[in-house]
Amino acid sequence: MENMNIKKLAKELNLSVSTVSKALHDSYEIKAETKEKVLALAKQLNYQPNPFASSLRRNSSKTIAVVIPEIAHNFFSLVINGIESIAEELKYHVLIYITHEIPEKEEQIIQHLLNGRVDGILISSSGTSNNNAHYHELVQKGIPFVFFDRANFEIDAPRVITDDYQAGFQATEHLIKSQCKHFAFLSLSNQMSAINHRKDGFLAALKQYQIEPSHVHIIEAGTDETLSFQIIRDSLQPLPESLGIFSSVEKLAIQTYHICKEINIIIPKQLKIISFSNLPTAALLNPALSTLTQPAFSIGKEAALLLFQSIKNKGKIQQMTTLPHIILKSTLFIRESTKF
Amino acid sequence: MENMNIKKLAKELNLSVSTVSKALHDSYEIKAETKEKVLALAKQLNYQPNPFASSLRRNSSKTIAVVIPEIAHNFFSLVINGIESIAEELKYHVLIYITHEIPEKEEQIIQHLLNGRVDGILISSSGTSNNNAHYHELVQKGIPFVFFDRANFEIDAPRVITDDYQAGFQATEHLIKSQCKHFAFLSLSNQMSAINHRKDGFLAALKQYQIEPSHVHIIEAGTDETLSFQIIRDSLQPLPESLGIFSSVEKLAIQTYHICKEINIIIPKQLKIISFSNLPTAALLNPALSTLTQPAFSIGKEAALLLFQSIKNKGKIQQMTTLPHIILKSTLFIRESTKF
DNA sequence: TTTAATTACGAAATCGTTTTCGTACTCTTC
DNA sequence: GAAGAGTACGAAAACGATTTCGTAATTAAA
Repeated sequence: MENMNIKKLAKELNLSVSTVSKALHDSYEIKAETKEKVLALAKQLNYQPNPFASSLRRNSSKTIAVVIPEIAHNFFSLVINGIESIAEELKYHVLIYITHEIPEKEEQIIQHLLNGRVDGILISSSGTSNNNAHYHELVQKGIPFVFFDRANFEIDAPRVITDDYQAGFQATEHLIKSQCKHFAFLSLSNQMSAINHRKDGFLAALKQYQIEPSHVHIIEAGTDETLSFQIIRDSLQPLPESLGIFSSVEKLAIQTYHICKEINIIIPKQLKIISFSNLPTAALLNPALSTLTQPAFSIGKEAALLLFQSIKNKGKIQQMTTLPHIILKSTLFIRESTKF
Repeated sequence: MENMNIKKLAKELNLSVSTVSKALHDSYEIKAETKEKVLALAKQLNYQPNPFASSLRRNSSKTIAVVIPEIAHNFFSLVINGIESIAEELKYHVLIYITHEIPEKEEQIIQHLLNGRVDGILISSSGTSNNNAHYHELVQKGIPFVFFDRANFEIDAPRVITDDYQAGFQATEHLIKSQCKHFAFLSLSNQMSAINHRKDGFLAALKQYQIEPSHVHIIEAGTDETLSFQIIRDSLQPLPESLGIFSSVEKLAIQTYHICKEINIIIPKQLKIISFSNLPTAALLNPALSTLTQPAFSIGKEAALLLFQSIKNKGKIQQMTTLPHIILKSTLFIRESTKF
């Protein structure tokens, strides 16, 4: 009696496997009385359908994949929470894949998912824009996918992003009004859509306020922890006068805090900083960190909703009832780290 | 030409499906020349085996499940990182399930996983000890599982935990030596193994130093955010003299910080606090938070290794080469929040 | 009363692999 | 040159569910 299956159920009930299967799926072909009997025995014997047999036959897995650069990151774990809230409701399973910010890793993962293991994919791209082959293969195979936060705009797929340009502009304007003279943009790389939009907003604000270009610094710290520490540290020595830093991601802001503590730079007196962040402790830092906070949970939710819609339509975007591009707003929290 | 499969490959090569299958698995039955041909065409036509057919036949899914109370939590996301590092290496897939600290939810998830969807499960229990039925069913069905951090000691399954008792003792001793007079233990509930061990360490230290029982407070804040805020706030008004708080989880310490800020309690002057935490910003808080930090990544790694060993042995614990119970050490970081 | 439609079920094909047996054929070995 | 061993492959039966297509039996319609 290792495992219950339809065949054994059928034998026990003196019915055929097809009848039992239909009864379990509440088919109109089966009369109520029979259905009840089947359901009762199924429950009694604790029958659970084999998911692989079912997936094989139906060609659907009730599973989605989430591909993210990293997971130990408030933003992404909140997004996953949002995704899970929808997936759970729809009784879908969620596979997690982490790229560790390595584009090749992402390609490899996507390649692997081409085999039909999942019904759809949610991606926050780690990819450089010069290789879209794996996305095209997804399109070609008809596997629905949705970008969130970091999208690839060359690919015609639904996406859920935030108003990065405007937020970047707003944050920079805030730094300008806080009397900063030099301005630095802290970035991971110049290959990520969200970050680049933030940078564009940053540059646009500086241009509008006619900040001298020599006072504008772009610091690409990269994704390697020790290396980025070094790069940030170097860029703060010597410290430009009235420096205002706009960090495009939380991690780099935290590193900056650590460095400032280490080399005795006083925030916000000698250096002001604002960062994109979902830190629950932003207000508790010394000093409290001004942030642009993305609605991470909602991003996950909306992205999942888009994906499930796309799955229902077999990936035909044009049939979707919602617009496939959703832009959510980030919120500016002004705290002490940018105090004048 | 929707999807490539073995049958089409076989036809193309004028071979039988069995030969192709064997060639793809590098069987000794097939001569090198044929293997090469098969491999070449498979690569050329981008053949990828259908995972469900394979899982159905082999009765193994190359997938594990991780069941955790919450994900937007530094500890758990670091653990997942550790798990992923091993799973990725072994080419296993990782399903994530979140219980939101609801025991019934955990039971429901485990029940669902009884159908063979996964080869093994990593669990950080949200369960109250009064219902172990679902764990027993796992045992009975022979599905390997490993507890991490929050284990159920009544179940004979491998586990990876930390030295919670000793750490609790150590933290409390530190509070005592920082001249606290009153002592509070901040807990989620009295149903979680790890937290209870911390409490036991806490109580043991107070007993050893002969602290008067009336100066010892146990605060069960629960898992509901707004409620726990209220409970903690109430317990700080009026503020006991020289209160030292030992928070068993990060979240409650952060809440305490927020409350102290709100009602103007100065840490560490009026209140000292130390907490279990994996906050990357612990040292940057105002004031810097003293912490007991668990080796979260290692916990994930070790738990995954145990699980995969157990999977290899078809769940027969007794055949495992490693001891099935691993206890890792937490690290004490003394910072300003407990300064005398 | 005959025909048509409906109801309730079963046989068998199918999804794509894996695996167990067979079995031709070649190669030793005495 | 006969027996045995090894080599290289194919046919077919699994795995467990779903689904298509029949078809007896009953009911309804003409």
